[in-house]
Amino acid sequence: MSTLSNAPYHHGTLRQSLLEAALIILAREGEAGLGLRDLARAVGVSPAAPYRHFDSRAALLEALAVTGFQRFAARMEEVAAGDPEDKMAAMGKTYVLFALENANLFRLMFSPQLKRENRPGLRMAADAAFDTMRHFIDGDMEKGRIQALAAWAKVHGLAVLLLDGQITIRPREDTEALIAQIIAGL
Amino acid sequence: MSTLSNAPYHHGTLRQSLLEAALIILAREGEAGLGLRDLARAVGVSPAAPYRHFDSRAALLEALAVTGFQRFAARMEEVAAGDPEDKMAAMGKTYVLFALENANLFRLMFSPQLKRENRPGLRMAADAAFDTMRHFIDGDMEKGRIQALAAWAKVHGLAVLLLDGQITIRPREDTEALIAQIIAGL
DNA sequence: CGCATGGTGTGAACGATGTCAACATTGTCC
DNA sequence: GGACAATGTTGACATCGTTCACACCATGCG
Repeated sequence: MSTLSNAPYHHGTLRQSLLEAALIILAREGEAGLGLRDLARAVGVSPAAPYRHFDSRAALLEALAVTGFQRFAARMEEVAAGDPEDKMAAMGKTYVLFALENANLFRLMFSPQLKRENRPGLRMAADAAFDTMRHFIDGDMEKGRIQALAAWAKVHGLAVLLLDGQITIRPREDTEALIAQIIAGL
Repeated sequence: MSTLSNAPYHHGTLRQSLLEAALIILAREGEAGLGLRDLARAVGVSPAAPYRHFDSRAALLEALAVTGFQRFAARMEEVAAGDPEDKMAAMGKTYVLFALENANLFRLMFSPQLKRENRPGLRMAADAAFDTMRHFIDGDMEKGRIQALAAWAKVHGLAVLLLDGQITIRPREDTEALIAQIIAGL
């Protein structure tokens, strides 16, 4: 918008604007399509400007993944706080739907590239998100850690397989229905 | 090895050598660390030489992923042909162990970057690998497609979570034992 | 045998990218 | 008002994937 010549020298809210624009580009183009130069141009700023707010491209990606985990945790807590019939199934469904609705962001959250960098912020955000899940799971169902891990694995695997198109939905077969059926056994 | 000056102008088995070296680099450095120039140098050839055998870097990665799926399918068929106590559990365990032993290759097989390119060879290799699984599953256990998908999701999710270090093993708690316990319910 | 042909490797170059250093501009605080 | 730090710009560098013109060499055809 501020492509006009009357654009001020200082952007004012660059960091926030960068994150917002990056989330949009990420959702549309995927992580590989998110270049620092394109991002800078999208916000109307010079190619090197982002470096005042992010040490590197990886740091920018980390910030995105962190907000992803925060949004994820918020959704999960929302469900955990509510009172659905089968809370366990509701959480699983939310887990999978979040992955499908925020496909590229979800992939970024679990990106091996980022993991390899061992960024503490990402690890903390992920742990925080999963801790709320773990807390609820440990409290509600006392079948022990193994069952909890098994449920997590099932839900996460379903999310990933759907995301990658490995599991294809037959026409007229609702995605939510399939999820519900698979999640059924806790 | 052929860094000596007596290296012939033509390599002779470049394509095969490239794939072998690429698999080694991939296992050690991950997909991001697999550069065409490094790869060419590792094989003792000029940076542009690989392009005589692979249209692009993506094509090279596709070839790697395809061999990954082939190895995976071979391992699975081996188990399916054998006669273990609980064949279903044995296959699940093999699935997860393959992922852990070939971490970076496994990640490449399910890489969203490659999926985005819609390479037919990759899709065919993946379908072939999963078809053998599906065939066995459909035959052995008649609980229907939903149960089969649920089992697949659970095993795949466990593999991915272990791979990403989201599930951490307590000391002295054997990885295989944990896998066996989680797989237990089909 | 000689020689054209096509497959294979080389070398130099292009465009794009992440990143950095030097400089310009601005807001803030004594 | 003037120093100072924060923020944005400009230009450059190294590296990467990729391409193109050329060098080499095996093969088969006359």
